[in-house]
Amino acid sequence: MLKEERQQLILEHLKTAKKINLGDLSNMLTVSYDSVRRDVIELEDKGLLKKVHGGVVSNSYLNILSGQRKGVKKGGDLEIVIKKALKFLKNNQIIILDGGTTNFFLAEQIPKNLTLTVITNSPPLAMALNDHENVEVILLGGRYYKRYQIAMGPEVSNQLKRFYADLYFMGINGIDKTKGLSLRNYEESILKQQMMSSAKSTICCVVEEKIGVVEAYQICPISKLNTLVTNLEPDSIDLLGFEGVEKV
Amino acid sequence: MLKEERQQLILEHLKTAKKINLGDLSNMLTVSYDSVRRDVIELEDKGLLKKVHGGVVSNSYLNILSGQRKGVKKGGDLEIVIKKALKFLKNNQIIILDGGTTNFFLAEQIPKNLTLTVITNSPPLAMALNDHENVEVILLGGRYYKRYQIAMGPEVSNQLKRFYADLYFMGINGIDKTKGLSLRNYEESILKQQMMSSAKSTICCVVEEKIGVVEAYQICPISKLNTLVTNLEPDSIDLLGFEGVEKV
DNA sequence: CAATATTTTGCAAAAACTTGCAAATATTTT
DNA sequence: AAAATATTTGCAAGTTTTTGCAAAATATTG
Repeated sequence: MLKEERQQLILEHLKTAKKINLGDLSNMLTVSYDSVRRDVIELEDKGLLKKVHGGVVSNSYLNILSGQRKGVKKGGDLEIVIKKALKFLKNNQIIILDGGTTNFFLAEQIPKNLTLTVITNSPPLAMALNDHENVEVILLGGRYYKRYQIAMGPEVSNQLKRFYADLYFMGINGIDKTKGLSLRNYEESILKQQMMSSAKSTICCVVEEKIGVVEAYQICPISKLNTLVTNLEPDSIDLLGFEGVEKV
Repeated sequence: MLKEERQQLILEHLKTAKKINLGDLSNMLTVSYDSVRRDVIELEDKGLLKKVHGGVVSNSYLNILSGQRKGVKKGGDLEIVIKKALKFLKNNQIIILDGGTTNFFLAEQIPKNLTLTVITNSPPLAMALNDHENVEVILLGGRYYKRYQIAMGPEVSNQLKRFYADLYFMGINGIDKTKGLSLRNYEESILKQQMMSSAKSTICCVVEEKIGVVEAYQICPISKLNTLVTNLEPDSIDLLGFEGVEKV
């Protein structure tokens, strides 16, 4: 195993585990305790992790790089949704991904050989695409809202006005057959309306817990949405009444 | 097997595997270890891969491991620099932080009780400020350059034109008394010149290894810089000849 | 405090790299 | 086509880097 390979593996595990024993690393990588120790020293020198007594922990830079790496639960609702959503991606598309959690995971799961342009107002999402060589990223700038980890404001809107993407993947807090798609934050609801206007087609990906949920600020009625992707079957009883939208 | 054939096979294999042992290549291509090594050297010279001890990796494999970053060592040069730099921060200032490593660590070390506005084109830096409640963050949007993890492009410049911050902390690759401040990337050097124009005062923070280093693209001569912060004493012999700049 | 675990240091062996050279192969010239 | 020339390949010897180990020193735990 190449040293670089080992170090990559260390970082990959640390992105998920946040903290690892040197002994466990030694077993995992099938090299001596000492070799692992040397690797770890080197990685610490590079600012990629922090060495502690008997082990290593993630540092802030790696935390930022790893994003929300608790990840998508195997076989869970979200994984089903993301798998369905990935099917809409085609080579050479231009897509808008806003700052929702689902979109972050979708971005991560973009096949490495897929050529895309991603427009986003989410720094973590942009960074999730660091290793996607074939994905061009356009970052929308504005005032950074730490709570949501997205940029918003008039500058974002101005940039969007000049775009007309193929697809917009809209993140929401809730979707209801009569109250439509909604959110808890006013400015963000306005921004998403603008994102809809800046794309030919709007897709909303939600897990079933969000169905029937209504929050304070409506983004749009169901009929304005082109495609609804959920973990449910399209003919599920819970999706009855969602008219004027393609269900997947 | 022709050399060209072999080299093509190496690249194809690397595309899939990302990393290969030289020994495995030797077996696979049924040529001596030495011939493989020569092939690999040639391919590296062409920039098509990266040679590492005992093997090769694809160029993108080392994105995170490539030694551009340095950790902040306790008592090390960088820590001294950052401590000095922090002294320039005052309540209610508006500062520009570009995407250098030093600025990332500086951002992290901003006291939690300090009220600031930070303008930045660096998503990781914006995210490093997630827990700083008193720091407002303005993210400059544009095309996201994954290699440098910054946004650049005309949109960034347009946004900057409308700003006039108190301070600009400029990240560089090298500083030399006659050749000034320089960088390895052309677009970035232009952007930093624009950032200088968008701030009342420009501060450059560097560790001593960067002193005397000259890279391809000059940002500005020393005299245009307001303040130089290094880990050295201001009257150090290594700082002789740096005229027209405040040394800290 | 003693026992245990971890870290540091120094070292030898193994692996990888570098260099120079001769033989083999490929290309060019006649 | 044969001869001359250039390039490539494989090898051996010497050098450097990496790895694993053991002993000593230090830190942690009960």
